[in-house]
Amino acid sequence: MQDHVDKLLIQWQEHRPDLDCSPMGIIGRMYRAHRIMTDSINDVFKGYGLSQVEFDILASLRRAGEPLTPTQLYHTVMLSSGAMTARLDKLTDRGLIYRQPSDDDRRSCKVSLTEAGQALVDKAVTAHVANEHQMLTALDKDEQAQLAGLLRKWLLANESALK
Amino acid sequence: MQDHVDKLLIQWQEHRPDLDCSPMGIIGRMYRAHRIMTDSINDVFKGYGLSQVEFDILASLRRAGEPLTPTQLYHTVMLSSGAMTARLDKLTDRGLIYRQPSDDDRRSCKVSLTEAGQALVDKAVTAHVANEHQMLTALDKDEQAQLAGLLRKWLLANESALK
DNA sequence: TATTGTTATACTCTATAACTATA
DNA sequence: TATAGTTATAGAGTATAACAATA
Repeated sequence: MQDHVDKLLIQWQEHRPDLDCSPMGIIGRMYRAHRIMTDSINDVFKGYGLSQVEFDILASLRRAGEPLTPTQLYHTVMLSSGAMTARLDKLTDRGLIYRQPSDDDRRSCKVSLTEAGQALVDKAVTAHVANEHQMLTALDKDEQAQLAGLLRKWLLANESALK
Repeated sequence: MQDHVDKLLIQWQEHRPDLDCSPMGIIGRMYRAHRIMTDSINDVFKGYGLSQVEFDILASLRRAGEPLTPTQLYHTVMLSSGAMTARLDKLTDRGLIYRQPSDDDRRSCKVSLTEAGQALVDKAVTAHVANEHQMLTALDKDEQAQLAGLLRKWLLANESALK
């Protein structure tokens, strides 16, 4: 059996035999897998009326367990400050979050989940994790641990590129 | 040492201990790795004046070794037909591709690389593959083979979701 | 009737930079 | 002077659906 990347590698081998395309065996497959996972994950989020970014914002607040400033949020979610303001405005309009002035710095504010926001993200993350479990059934527990370990090793070496 | 996902898992464990978030150890890390790789890969493409999608179109033509129809192209690159027309128009304006009427079907056309287009994609893909090699140096050959194998197994089970 | 490729439309999302009010 | 957050602007990119020509 060939997956999509196998076919791609054969084509490159035929037309550019000088290239060692072996990294595509990993990186091409990561792209492919990411695309498939994204489609499935976004379907789940859509069921709760959320986009990926909106879920990330609500989930950041939920797992932090405390209010966060817009600056903290746009750093963790990797958006511009302007984009974060727009997202927060929309989530506020929907009654999922609210802003409070900061005690110590009057330029700043704290963003919190409303009750409705917490209830929504709690349901969404439960469904999300269930979907993630479902997505990994093709690999047994050992394989899953191996895969997590390899990705973790790669990230420890490369994650500084993001910061 | 903890990577970003380790910290995330600890936070979820603290605030939602009822959830088994172990799949995030894989899927969260795939997202994180994809993000880092995308930044690096796009930098390389940008050096040749190409976006990800534009590279994908030119590379599809190059490795096919023969002209392709717009329909074939938007299927492989996963765009809408309208988006593909817009992309092809831009690449034509830049002298990288050209359309020819199809011999057998007068509704259709064949898209080919110009000499300049082939020269550009040949340089871009060489640099791209070199960059990919560089990105994987954190893993030794055995680990790379393991990782490719696990992703391949996952894709063989899940790739049908895309088609 | 169905399909190919193009066009026209409208939408979503974003980064950038200017702006304010504080620090 | 620098920072926090907002606003205003403009741009990139897309999907959708209507369309014309052909199958």
